[in-house]
Amino acid sequence: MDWMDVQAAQAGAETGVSADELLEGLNKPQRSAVIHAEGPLLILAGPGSGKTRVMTHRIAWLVTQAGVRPEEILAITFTNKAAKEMRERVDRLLPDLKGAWISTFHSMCARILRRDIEHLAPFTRDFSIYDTSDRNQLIKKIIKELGFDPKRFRPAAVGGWISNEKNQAADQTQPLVIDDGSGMDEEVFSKVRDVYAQRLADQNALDFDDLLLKTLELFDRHPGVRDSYSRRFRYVLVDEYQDTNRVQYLLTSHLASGHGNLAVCGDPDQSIYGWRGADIRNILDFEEDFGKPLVVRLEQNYRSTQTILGAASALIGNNTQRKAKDLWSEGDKGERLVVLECGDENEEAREIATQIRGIQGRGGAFGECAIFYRMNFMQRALESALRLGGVPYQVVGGLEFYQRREIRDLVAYLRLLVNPKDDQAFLRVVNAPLRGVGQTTVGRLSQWSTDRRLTLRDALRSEEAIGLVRGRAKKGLAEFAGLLEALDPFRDASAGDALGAILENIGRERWIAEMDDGDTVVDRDSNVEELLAHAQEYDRLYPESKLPGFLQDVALVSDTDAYEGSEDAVKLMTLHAAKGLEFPYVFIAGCEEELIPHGRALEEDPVNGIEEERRLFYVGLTRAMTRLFLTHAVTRFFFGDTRWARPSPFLDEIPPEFIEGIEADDAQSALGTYEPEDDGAPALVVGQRVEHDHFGRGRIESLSGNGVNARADVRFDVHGNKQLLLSYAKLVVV
DNA sequence: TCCATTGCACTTTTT
DNA sequence: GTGCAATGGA
Repeated sequence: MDWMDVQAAQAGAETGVSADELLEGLNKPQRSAVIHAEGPLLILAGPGSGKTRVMTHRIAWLVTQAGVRPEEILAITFTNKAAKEMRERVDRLLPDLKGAWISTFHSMCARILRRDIEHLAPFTRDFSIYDTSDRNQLIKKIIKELGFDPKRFRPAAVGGWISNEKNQAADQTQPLVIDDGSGMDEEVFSKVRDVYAQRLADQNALDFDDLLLKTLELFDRHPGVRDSYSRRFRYVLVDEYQDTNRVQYLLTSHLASGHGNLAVCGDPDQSIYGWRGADIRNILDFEEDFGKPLVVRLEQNYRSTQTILGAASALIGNNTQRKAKDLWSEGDKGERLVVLECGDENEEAREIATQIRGIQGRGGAFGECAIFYRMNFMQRALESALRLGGVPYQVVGGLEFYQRREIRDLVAYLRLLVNPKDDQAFLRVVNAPLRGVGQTTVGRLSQWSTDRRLTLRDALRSEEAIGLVRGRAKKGLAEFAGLLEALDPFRDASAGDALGAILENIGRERWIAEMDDGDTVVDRDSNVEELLAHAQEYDRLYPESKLPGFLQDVALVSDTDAYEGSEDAVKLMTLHAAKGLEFPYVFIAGCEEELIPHGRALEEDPVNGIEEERRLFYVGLTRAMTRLFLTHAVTRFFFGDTRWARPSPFLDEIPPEFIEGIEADDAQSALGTYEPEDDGAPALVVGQRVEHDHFGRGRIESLSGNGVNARADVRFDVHGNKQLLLSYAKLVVV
């Protein structure tokens, strides 16, 4: 739920866990890692080798057997999901543990900066965290201000460049190489970068990269501060160490300086974040960097069948840049992998739905199945097929809750309340709800404030600036200023109270009503309720942290946290999001050239690209416990048109003895209870009764179009006739 | 003159 | 579904 301490409400630290209990069921190398006392420790852990178990047991061991106080422990993970998982599992071992930090790099840094950033003027503890879209918007504005064309210099591209460059700047071992073809681009980019940095400082805001970089700067420039953390955290653990980048490596070194009690674990074969600056050398060079660590190899796999393991090992064996490793398992041989060839993405999706229903029919649960894909857009076709097939599903990660407009608006109000200099938040809500304040007005205020190196909030307070605006817009600004004033007392309130005040003051109903123009079917109201509930829950858990803490939580938790493993629904996620998870039945959709390996990845880095993609595929394969289904389509609609797709070369790297090929049609007759038509149209027929989330029940009058263009004309009982695009509309057969 | 609404192109992977 | 630029309406 959140980045804070492992915290059980109960007081006291009576722990009844014995040494035997902590070691029970662990194999020899696992034990040696758990009980390792002082000095560096490197755990090389293959997939399914009980890595998290070792980490959590080690934490419990330190506390109960080695006399370490919980607050001396810092465990760093890479994703929120992993942090949450680790926290829950530690909590299960030691329900009364309190004071240890278990968080992601980003949360940890945010938390440190929340305390100590004032050493780095002009930043204050009320700083805002800008996410990628805040960043890109600001960059776009700067590009325009500098007189460049945002079409030629795409803000997202410039932002990516700046991010890369920031992360590399910390890397003394590597010369800065930024190759964009023409030297001119670089000049533009670095100009934008400098203004961007200036603007962030003016707005008291940090982007994701800055969270890490500023912390590093803090440690570099203020050794006293660094030492206070390093003294406090006498035992540092880092999970997924193969995914750390240079900055994270340096942060880790700082934290471990002085005591050297650094335990890292990871698997070079699962390094999939190279594009984000992750440097595999960090784990490969650990032995040199931290001097004579205990090296533990976890090679026994407890997760997958022999067949799945064999297929995955054969695949990854094709990578040249790796340390060879012998994974073995005492598990069953298991069934062979199924490779399914389908006509197009819709057939593929239906096929998967059919298979899942087959699994369910034979006693499996929906919650035991997962579908992975390389790119987010592939989610659509899968979702609609599952919906049509009556298969419950849940999307993990992706652009979910916190990206919704209503949520972003509310969060922006909160941000503005805490940090009045937050121009991005100001821009977001100055005209939400509509107050007649448009581009021109905002443009003028913006110009006025940047000319003076002030913020939009300053402009709003300045008579001179307001004087530039007339009529309705002026009235709107006055209204907005009044609103902000009315909210000001809630600055130090709890998150729930502040949100309540905002909702009341902006006129919740009207605000929500004007967001949609009738036909969009989004339940914004319940999203708002959910955010409120989340805030109240936060207040209950952390009564002392108030708004800044809540905002930090929201900024960093953003998506995958919605994941609830317990629900009986098929899980959909990208291959990246799948890391660290396991499922009895795994489907990987779109096993095609250009997709996996992704064409762009190969372009960017012909040498390492293919190997990283192979690792990504390897991560996907090794999530499966009992069955693995790999699907590919002959044609696929993406980037604007339908294209021919060839099977992924990775499929050929899996030895044939592990594979059972099935043509989609055979599979249907063998397992299917659900009969799709073969022209790509969904399994709907004229005259059928259907149900729609918003319009209720109705009858299909006619069907037209194919694939993503398939439409249905439905006569609804209450709402009358509607033309619905099937790839968007949520139609369920009644 | 300014603002709101409609048609258009776009989509690697994430904190 | 999103964010963007070009077009009418007050």
